[in-house]
Amino acid sequence: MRPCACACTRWTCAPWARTASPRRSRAGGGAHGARQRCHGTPGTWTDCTRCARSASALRCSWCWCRASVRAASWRSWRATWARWSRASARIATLGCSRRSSRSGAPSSPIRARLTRCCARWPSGASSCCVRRASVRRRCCGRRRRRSASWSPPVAGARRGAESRAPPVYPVSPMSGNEQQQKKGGGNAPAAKTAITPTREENYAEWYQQVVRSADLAENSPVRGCMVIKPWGYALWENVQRVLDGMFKATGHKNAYFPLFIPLSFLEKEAAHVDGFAKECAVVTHHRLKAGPDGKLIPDGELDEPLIVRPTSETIIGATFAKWVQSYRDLPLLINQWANVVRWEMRTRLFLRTAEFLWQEGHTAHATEAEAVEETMKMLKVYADFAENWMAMPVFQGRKTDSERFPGAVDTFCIEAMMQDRKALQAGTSHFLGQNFAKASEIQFLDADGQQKFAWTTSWGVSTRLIGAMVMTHSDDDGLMVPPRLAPTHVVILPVTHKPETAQQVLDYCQKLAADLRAQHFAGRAIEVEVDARDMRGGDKMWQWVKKGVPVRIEVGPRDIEQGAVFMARRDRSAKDKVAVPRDEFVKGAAALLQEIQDGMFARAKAFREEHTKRIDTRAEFEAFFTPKRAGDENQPSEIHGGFALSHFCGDAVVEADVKNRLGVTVRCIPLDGADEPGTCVITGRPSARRVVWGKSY
RNA sequence: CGGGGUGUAGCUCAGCUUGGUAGAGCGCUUGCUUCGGGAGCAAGAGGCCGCAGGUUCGAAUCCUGUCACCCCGACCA
Repeated sequence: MRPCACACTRWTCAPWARTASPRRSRAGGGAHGARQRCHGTPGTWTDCTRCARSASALRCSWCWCRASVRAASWRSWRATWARWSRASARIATLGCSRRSSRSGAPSSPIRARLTRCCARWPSGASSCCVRRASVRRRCCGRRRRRSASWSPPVAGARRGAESRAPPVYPVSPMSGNEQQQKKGGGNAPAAKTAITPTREENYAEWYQQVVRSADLAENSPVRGCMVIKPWGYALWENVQRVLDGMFKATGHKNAYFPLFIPLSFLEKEAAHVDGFAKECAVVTHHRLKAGPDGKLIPDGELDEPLIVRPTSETIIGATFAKWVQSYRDLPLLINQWANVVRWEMRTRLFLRTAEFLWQEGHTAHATEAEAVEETMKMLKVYADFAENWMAMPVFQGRKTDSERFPGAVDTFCIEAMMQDRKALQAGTSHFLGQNFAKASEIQFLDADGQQKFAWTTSWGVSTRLIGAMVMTHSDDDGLMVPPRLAPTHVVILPVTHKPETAQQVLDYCQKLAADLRAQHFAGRAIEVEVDARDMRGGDKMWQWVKKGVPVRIEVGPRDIEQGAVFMARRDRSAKDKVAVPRDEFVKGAAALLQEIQDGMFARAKAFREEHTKRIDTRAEFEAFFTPKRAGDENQPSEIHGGFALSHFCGDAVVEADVKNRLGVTVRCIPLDGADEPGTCVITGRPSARRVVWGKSY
């Protein structure tokens, strides 16, 4: 027995009673807002709910609270608690509701609630049911609380009331990475994958995990910006190297323009303003000073604010205006490698970040035809790069009015299909007409003595390509890098756990690496890394699997004796290893890499073909994009059909309507599509050719 | 901008409803065993519990304020 913890030494009410906290007033039957005197006698101990129940059953009568009312309340609370405990025990066996619902097990009332809740974001149980049951609990809280049958009596009265309520969802044996991965104990996982969840289970989360496991990038302290890690940046460097060569080969020169653009420049082109004004970072000050509390505050306001470039048409236009005097100065073919900032609300590594790296080409031409030709030429360069280097099949096409670049006359793009069958725009090429030339006054004196406005183009690809690569090729064991862009083609893993042979194995590996480096693939020496880190072999191997290195070689004493290497290809199962004679492997390495490259392209293309369908009726079109989940007609499935090749009348209103209802847009009007008269799949109006419809990133 | 949440060890999170010694798993360090494969055992290091006030003998826990972040919607490809 020990002293009561209540405010026994005081005569007045406790402050919290006066504040009429909703929780208190509700729990106590509404009586606690009122001031009451304490009627107890000091030193006597009777029921009081303010005491520490866990420590003692004693209740203090010295408190002002009405013991009888609160005791009754406590009893009902105990009953509720018991119900929750039972519910909790049942939930423990369910695991993630998504799995539960898919498994087709008979539904309980609890499961029904969970399922309904999570299905609130159809595509996004992704954001809902990630990783842990406890995370799910949070998101499900709102809906769960509304289902009256098991609401806590004090629901909503406190911060996080639902998450602290007794039915704590234990971590499901299915939902935790570790549980499933480690030593598959009693619950025998179906197939162990290096990445959890798998693509099928949760595509969005799978993507994040692949990027993380491959050590490509991570989130930074700055919201919406990413840190690109060495492995990810090496990929980007390869993209840069190859593309830069292609640009140079088509006559372009690199230059660099300022990060900051005067606000007035952006205002020059009306459509451009509409497109970018809402996502610009603005610089208004140029120095800092110490504030009164010692913290730094901005000082020295700029006369004219500067924006951080979301794209450089305006400032490059202003520069071109100075550079271009005569038709002899044209064409002007410039490219810049740079970073840009678009203040995005929601971001995903590589796919959409506030700051990203890219390349933007800007050209000025004397005639319209020449500028159009340039636009198409660069589109072809992008398509070539995507297909032959990234092994990513793309549709080349023209954008509809609603998807056109702000300020452009015509926008062309390459569109690729990701493994969730959504479209990703991987590169764009714009014919800008004379819009920006007029805005920036890029004029020249033509051969006929007339002062004319130039015709301009712009085109770009960004670090988004890395995201495209990830989502095109990776599997449930992590990233798979196309060999022609791989920072490392071959990784050699020496088996050195026996000290007596370790040095011999290492020497052998170094010699093997040197021989491989003498071979060439895709215009450079084969890149080899000997990973001699002091780690366990399994961990080490899986790291490289997750990084997507095309070929892994294991070399141990036994291989040395036999003059062989033990080889595994990333495009096959991680366990699928074969012994190959050493010299044969070295000689055939380049061919092997090309074979892997070709195989990846073929696989990606087959996937796209499989999920691209010619559709001619409206009913089929809508069904294609809203497949029903088996067993529940009301729940849209997560994965839709893919790309639909259908006729479209070209009406922007119709397109907007389809976007609102189905989330589907015209990805592009393919260039290589043959003219084929038909009727619009939505309106039935005549149409000249088929377009590519799809859901997009 | 509207709505809903969360801040606890490097990471993922328990603990809070009912105030009383700061917890787990993974990761990290060391040792032994194991190892042609994502190891086992043992020991160890690591925490202004977001910040500031308040209540209390005592606050990670209750109250008030504040900051940051996340999710949904809106916006955007």
